[in-house]
Amino acid sequence: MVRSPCCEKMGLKKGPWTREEDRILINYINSYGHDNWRALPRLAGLLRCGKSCRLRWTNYLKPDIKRGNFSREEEQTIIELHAALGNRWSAIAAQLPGRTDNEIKNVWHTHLKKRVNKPENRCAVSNFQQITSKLKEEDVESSPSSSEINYSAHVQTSYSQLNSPQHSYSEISSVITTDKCDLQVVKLFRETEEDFWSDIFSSENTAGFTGVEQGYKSSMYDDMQFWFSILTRGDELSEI
DNA sequence: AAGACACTCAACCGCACCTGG
DNA sequence: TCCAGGTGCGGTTGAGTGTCT
Repeated sequence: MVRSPCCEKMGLKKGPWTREEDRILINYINSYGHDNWRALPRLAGLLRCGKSCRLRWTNYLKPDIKRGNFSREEEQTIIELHAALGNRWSAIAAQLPGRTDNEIKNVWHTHLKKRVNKPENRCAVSNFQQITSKLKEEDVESSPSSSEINYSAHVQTSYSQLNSPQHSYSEISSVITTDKCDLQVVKLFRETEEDFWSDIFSSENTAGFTGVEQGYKSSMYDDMQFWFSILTRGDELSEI
């Protein structure tokens, strides 16, 4: 059996909604609700199919929809929930009041997926549950291992590079981020992140930077904080 | 200035699930 | 239990806009 289309295609409008159509839809739903999406456009006097009306309402016109850019916290929640739930956008949207599944899906495909797929970050995300479970098993108070000592050398190098603005952002970034997946590095992040990185990125230490380099510095510091919070929240995620 | 290319996001499509008769 | 209609969900598209060369 062939399912009949959700609406009669002939004569129905497609494409972007006009202000007038929005106004009609809002007025109708405010007055009568939306018990039957299929019948709604006919009753409201709209040349749209019910599906189109529902989508327009749920993704754009509903009064509790939150517009504007996603906050760091929202992006972080999406990444964590996506790691746990996969492409279940509606389930993810349920955890973000005022955000729609469509909007979250768009943000994922346009921003977050790229960020997660950066080599260093992909590694961090794919391994962070494994890493945090290892952290539970190991004694964080143990004496410095050879990799920690190596990492300290990286830190020294990055510190000096940050004080030498002639080095490119990519050079600095690679030094700081390439070992982020290493278990010992995660430990050190946990122990030193806030004060240490705040110090490294302080205006004193980057006073010689150009405007562009200041921009890089700012976004890099944001990323550092962001991924640190992802890594340190692995325990919470593993309980989802 | 203009054409090419990349990015964003609203909207559409089709499938799967739910529900009532 | 089956079937048809209604709805929700996730994948995809394409117009509009921004950026680069």
